[in-house]
Order: sequence, then structure tokens, then C-alpha cells
Amino acid sequence: MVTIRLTNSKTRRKEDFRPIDSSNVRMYVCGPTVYDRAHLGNARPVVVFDVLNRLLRHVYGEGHVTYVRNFTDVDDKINAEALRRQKAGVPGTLEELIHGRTEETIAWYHADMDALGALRPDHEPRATEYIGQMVAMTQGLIASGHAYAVEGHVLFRVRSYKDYGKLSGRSVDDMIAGARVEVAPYKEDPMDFVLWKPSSGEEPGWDSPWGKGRPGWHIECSAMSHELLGESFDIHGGGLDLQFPHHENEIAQSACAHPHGDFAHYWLHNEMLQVEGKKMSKSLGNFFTVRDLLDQGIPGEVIRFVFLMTHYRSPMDWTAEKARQAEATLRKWRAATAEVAASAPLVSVIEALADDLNTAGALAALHVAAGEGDWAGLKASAVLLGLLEPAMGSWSSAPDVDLSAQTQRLIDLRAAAMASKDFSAVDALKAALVTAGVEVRMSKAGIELVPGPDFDPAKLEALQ
RNA sequence: GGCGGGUUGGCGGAGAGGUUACGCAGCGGAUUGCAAAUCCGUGAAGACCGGUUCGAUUCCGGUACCCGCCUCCA
Repeated sequence: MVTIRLTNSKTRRKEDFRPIDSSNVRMYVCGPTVYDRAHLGNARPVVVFDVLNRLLRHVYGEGHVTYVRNFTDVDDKINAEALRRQKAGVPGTLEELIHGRTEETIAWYHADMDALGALRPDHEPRATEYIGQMVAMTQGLIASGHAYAVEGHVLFRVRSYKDYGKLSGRSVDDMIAGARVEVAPYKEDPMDFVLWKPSSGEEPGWDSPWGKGRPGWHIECSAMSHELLGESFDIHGGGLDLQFPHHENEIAQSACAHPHGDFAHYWLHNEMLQVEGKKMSKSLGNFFTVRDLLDQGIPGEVIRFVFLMTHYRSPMDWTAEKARQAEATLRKWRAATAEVAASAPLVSVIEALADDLNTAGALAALHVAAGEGDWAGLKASAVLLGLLEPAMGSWSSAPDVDLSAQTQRLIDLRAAAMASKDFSAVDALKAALVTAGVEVRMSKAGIELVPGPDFDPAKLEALQ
């Protein structure tokens, strides 16, 4: 069996991956807060961990992997949007409006991530469906002295967990020195974080031993991963930005609530996304969603390919030039493999992926296979990477147009030109065809006209 | 201020202590009436300064610059 090696944020080293139970490899990835369309940065962890999910299934077997990715549907941004709708006169209770907003966003998310070729996880739990577990976990943490209730809040006592800060490499004292934490008079320690907070009438809330309220952000992942994957599981993933404080707090809560488990064995963090060399942000005006790109006609498969060009632990720069290259490569490969039956994935590709998800190396191996004409191997390997899937390829198929009249005309003109040595008429027609996005292939054997990516039927019409 | 990461040829982007990454672009050739497409070939790198070593772009230290998180935009 192939040994997968992964860089574990917990140890800061590349380690051999040894699952707790190879008949049920368990992975939890932090999913989106569902208040709006997923932006391009949201899509990176989705693709990264989709590749890992596919690799694990390839190595351990389709039925031997459990992949969980949550939806955070309790959040102040969602509340704000629901409240805005209510004030705008949309009928329904606040809870109903919140639910409507999250359902709508989840449907968008599914559609957009499906377009990127990401397989749906085995479980996609929603925070609102696990409030009971969160309350129970919070109660347990209070009982064991790791949390305290005060003024309707429940706070986690950071000093009660000796390894707090280990994942992100900081000590509690370091963090306080940096001191950009919310100062609240009821906190025992400035670093203590919220497990439960009170809700006003304009916020969604659930009954609890501490009054009507809602959970803090971090507790949901601890509760849901425990419920679905157990006290100890194999892999926990997410964006690097989540390492602190989100994952640090998850570890503290879970370790203290379940002292006999050891939570996640391997922590994986993908680096951030940039756009044309800069951080994507609304203020820089380079902020866009996955749907924006799809609507511009950039296929999801092309977006996926661009993501795979960069190793997941390096910052990835989204550029138009990369999209252009990715599209050209995919067109070539799709054309070459259209009629080919996939064989088995290439060893070179599996080895690259097994080496800490080296997707760039895997793509290079695909290029090598293309150079050798091993299209069957290329196809099988590409499918493992979530590329060249038949269902994703409609964008690359040539427009169904009849160019036989133009072809014949060009043949006639060329035949005449061969005799007269005056090629001006041939060149004129050829130039017009090229302008219309038609590729002109002339050889001794004949002439072939192929509609290309920029094919424009209107310009062709003008030639008639 | 604290913590972490990065700096590879024109561009993108990997691995490996010594032997070709790979792709795009470029250049040369084949092919073509000329092109396109295709095929063949090819030049080009490792921020800077030290150290370890027979040998470092690859290991160690320092400098410069860039980036991320600590501010619920992943």
C-alpha cells in the first residue's frame, strides 16, 4: 500500500500518515459560514481537501473514508442579513428568515463547488442541528472546571489547558503581550474565549442553562466532529487563517471535554489565496466569487486546474494568465483523451500526491505522460485529480457547426491559386475565418476547419 | 510588538546534497504556397553574506525584502 506523507501542523513536520483505523479513515474540514456566495479564497481548501479525500479513497478504498465538512449557520453576519430582510418587509420570523438565507447560501455553495469538481463530503452537518451537543459539551467543561458561566456568557478558561497555544506556536503570555483581544470585564483572563453568549430579541437563540443564547464560534466544530467522528480521528483541515484562534480553541475544548481522546492526529492547513499578486479584498477591488468567474465563462475545471498548479502550503496567486494556460492544456488533453478508455492512474502521479499532496508535481507527471502519448494513463490519473471528468467537459467540446461549405470554397480557391500562383483570395478567406475564431489547417492531404475557443458564428455568417 | 511562512531561469512552478523537473513564452528545424496546428531540438535559475562538505540552489547561521495570522473578509 502507498504510504501517504502529510505535513502535520501539530509537529511542523512531514510525517507518514498512519490512520487509527484503516477501514474507516476519518477527516474533518472546517466549512463555510453560509451568509453569502463563496469567494475564490473559500474554494481553495475545498479543492485541496477534495484531492486528499480522493487520494484517501484511492488508497484505502471507496467505502473506508469518512469525510465531514460543516456548514456554520449560526453567525452574526447571517443574523444581520436576516434582520435587514425583516426590516425591508420580508414576511416571516427572524428564525425563518435566517433559515431561508442559510438554505439559499448552501444551495449556491453546492452548485459552485460542484462546478469545481469537488465531491460532496459524506456528512455536511449544520451547526444549528447540533446545539444540544454544544450545550452538553459546554456543561461538561463547566463541571470539570475548564469553563465558567458569568453574566449569561460561558467562557473557556484558557489557563486550565496547559497545551494551549501549541498548535500555533504561541504561549498565552505571548498572546497577551500582543494584546488584541476583546477586553471584557467578566473575563478571568483576557484570552478566555466564548463558548456561549446571550442573545437579544433580534438575535437567534436557544434555551440553555445560562438563559436564551447561542454558541460561540469554535464549539460547533468540537461538538460536530465528536458526534460524527469520535473522540479521536485522523485528519483535521482548514485554511491557515483558522489555525489561530479557531483550531487552537477547538483543540482546547475537545481535549478538555474528552480527556481520553486525542482529537485530531494530523492537522493540515492550506495557505491563502492572492489575486494578481495581492491579497483579495473588497477594499482593493479585486474581490470576486467563484460564481463571478463561472459567469465570465471560466469553466470550473479550469479554476480547479489553476488551484492544483500550486502546492497547497504555498500562497496561490490567481492570475488571468494562469487561467489561460490551464484552459489551453485542458483543451489539448481533453481532445486527445476523448476517445480513450482510462487505464490505471500513473504511479508517478500517485507518488506525487502521496508526497504531501504535491499536485503541481502530479500535473508535471501528467505532462510527461502526454509527451509519451500515454493518454490512457493520463486520463485515469487526471480523473483521480478530479480533472477530465466527462461531466465537467462540456465547455471544451467544439461548437456543432457545419463548415463544409467554407471548407469546399477554400479547397476550390486554393486549387485555383496553385495554378495561378496568386494566393490573395485564399489568404483573404483564411484571414476572415481566423477572425471568426476558426482554426484553419491546410496540408497536402486537404483542408480542415475547426471551430476554436473564440469561435464567433456571427462573424462566420458575414462571410456568406 | 508576538508567532509563522516565503525569496528558483522571461513568466508560472516542483523535487533532490552531486546526474534533464515540468508547463507557458522565446529561439532553431521539419512540415506548409504562406501560415496555423503538430513533431523534433535548444539556450536560460536558485535574493545577499558567511559556515558545514570533496561538492549546496538543496543542510546550518545571519542580512535584506515580501507575505500571512494575532482584527469572526478562508
